[in-house]
Amino acid sequence: MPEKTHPAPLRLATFLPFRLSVLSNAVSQRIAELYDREFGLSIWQWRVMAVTADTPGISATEIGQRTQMDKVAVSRAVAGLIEVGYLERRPSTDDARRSNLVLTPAGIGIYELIVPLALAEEAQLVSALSEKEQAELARLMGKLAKAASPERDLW
Amino acid sequence: MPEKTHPAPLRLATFLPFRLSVLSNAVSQRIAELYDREFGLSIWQWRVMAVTADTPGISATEIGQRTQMDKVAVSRAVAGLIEVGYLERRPSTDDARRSNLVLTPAGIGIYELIVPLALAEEAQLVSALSEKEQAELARLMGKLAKAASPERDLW
DNA sequence: ATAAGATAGTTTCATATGTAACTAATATTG
DNA sequence: CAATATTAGTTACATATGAAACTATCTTAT
Repeated sequence: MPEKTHPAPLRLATFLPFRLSVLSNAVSQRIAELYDREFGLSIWQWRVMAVTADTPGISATEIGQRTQMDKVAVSRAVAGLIEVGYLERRPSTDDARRSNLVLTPAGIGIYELIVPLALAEEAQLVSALSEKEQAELARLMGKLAKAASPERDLW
Repeated sequence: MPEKTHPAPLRLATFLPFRLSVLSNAVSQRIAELYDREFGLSIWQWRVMAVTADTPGISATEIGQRTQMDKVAVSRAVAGLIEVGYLERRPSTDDARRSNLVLTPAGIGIYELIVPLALAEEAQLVSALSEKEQAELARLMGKLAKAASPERDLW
């Protein structure tokens, strides 16, 4: 009499999508708390500030591409940042539908306060890994990203 | 005259919390779509099923610990699964507050359909990596998890 | 030049999610 | 053996989020 066949086991704790999700949430939560507690910013607002600092005059659509946020999320984050005076909307001369977004001086000030804190958080996080391991992790994540989303580049 | 000092640069695309979040979302979305499209299950419901299959008679609180879901999310997922007949609540004899949760035969059937599909998704995802790389990734993620959340074990 | 389509961005609406308040039961303390 | 604190789980409420509809502008094709 043949053995009863067992289905392949699935333990959540070793299932990559689960592990990734839990790890990402733990990391995001730590860092989101920092932005919110110290500066009243959501993680989305922070992302918008980061790419706008990097590329002044960027459009909302471009922000969406660079941050992987959808256009509604970008719209809301931008509105919030303008509300608190960290971002300014300049009408584009050549296309009246888009605007060129720039940080205000206040926005730049906040941005420059946040950057070292964010980098310090990251540094503390990866301090458990050697330089070599950090590079390896980045490389493996890149491969995974390509496998998970071959259509568009994730970053 | 001293040079103007530049703040440390922060490029979102190389910032680990951002990369982790984007990667995790891409992976989760693929797999959530599978559960939902084929079986009408949310990712939370799937997680509850997975740990309940693994540990029949588990309590809601334990499910929360094992899945990193908060108790409200567990409560809702459990309610939904009972609603569709995949899960059954058995009152605990020794503590009237808790119930022992078990998959119904229908729930087990669905679970056994999903497992190979989920594992196949995972396999496809990690197929871009060698065995060695997969093990290394798991190891590095483990270290990171400990650094991100030293208080409690993430998995 | 004009109609049909595409694009940038916002608003609306329905659903998901988290926090806090709540109920019921158990555990602890004096 | 009360009185109080803790725990398991649910409910209510307020906010976040995403999909689809919408407005305004620009592009393309005739």
